[in-house]
Amino acid sequence: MRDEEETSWFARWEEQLPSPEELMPISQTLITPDLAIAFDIPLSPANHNPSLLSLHPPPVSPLRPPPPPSDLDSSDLNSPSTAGGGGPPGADEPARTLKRPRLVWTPQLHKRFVDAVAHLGIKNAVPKTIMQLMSVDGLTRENVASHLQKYRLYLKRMQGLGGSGGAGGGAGPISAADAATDQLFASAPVPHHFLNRGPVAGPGGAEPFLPYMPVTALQHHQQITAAMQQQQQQQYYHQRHMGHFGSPPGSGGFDHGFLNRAVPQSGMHHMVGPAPGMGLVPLTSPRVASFGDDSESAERGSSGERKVLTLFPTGTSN
DNA sequence: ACCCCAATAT
DNA sequence: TATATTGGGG
Repeated sequence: MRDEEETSWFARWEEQLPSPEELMPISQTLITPDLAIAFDIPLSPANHNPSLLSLHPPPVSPLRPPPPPSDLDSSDLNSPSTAGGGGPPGADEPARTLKRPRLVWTPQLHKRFVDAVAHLGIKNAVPKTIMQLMSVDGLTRENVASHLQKYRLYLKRMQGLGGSGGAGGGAGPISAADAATDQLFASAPVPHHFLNRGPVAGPGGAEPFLPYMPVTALQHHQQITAAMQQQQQQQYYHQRHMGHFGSPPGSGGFDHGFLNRAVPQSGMHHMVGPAPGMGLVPLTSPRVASFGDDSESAERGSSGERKVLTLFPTGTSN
């Protein structure tokens, strides 16, 4: 019985995968001409897809991306935290304690996140790995960890419910409370049996695909610089505490052991190499227009310029 | 070192 | 509100 269901979402899932062709241009059009200029990023005109760029970017706002070290303004801000040299082996570049803008999890970015988690399997879906798989330039482990934490809560919440969370896209208004609370999460399909305690230890197989493309090594470096401190490093995992079933005290604690990463699935699938990086662009005022959202921040304070990093909407509302 | 989660801060 | 940061524990 369950198989049918699984096959269902399964098929759907695969269908939704963007083809390499789809992904390719997107990764290139993440940077608008204006931004490219602002950051001195070489951008071939032939490459960008006008349709995706239809929305116009803020006219060269004085965006102050995190760390281009050799950039204007370098007077204030100087708290070399690790002064004195507590620095670990070989790396104590100066003040990179700058605060980067808050990351905005757009549906597209979230989708990527979910895909990564789904593909990894609950087992390996830990912040670092997810981050690596996502290959989003500028994304930090903390970003992912924070999001992951919230995502897990969301999943848990859904378990206790009928879970019609299919984000029916207008069909079934799921609990207003939930919907309102988790717009973002609802915007992407909840992958597999996250909601189900099924290890689904598919013998032999397990998960199919993986959307992000291989090939095409790096094309242009010098992305938006958001990350600088991110490096490629990896490959070693540890067995974490498994079988930790914590049932909430005093409140019908059911043992939904679903996300309890413990699924004894042996072996991992092939990991694809670095995907084409998605770009993060600093956004200063308008929100991503293209999604049903009307929330505003009403930031009329006195000194609240909210600078955020956001993934460019690729237009494909999935 | 990394992970997790709850609480709290912005 | 959404995300970031912190703190306690493994």
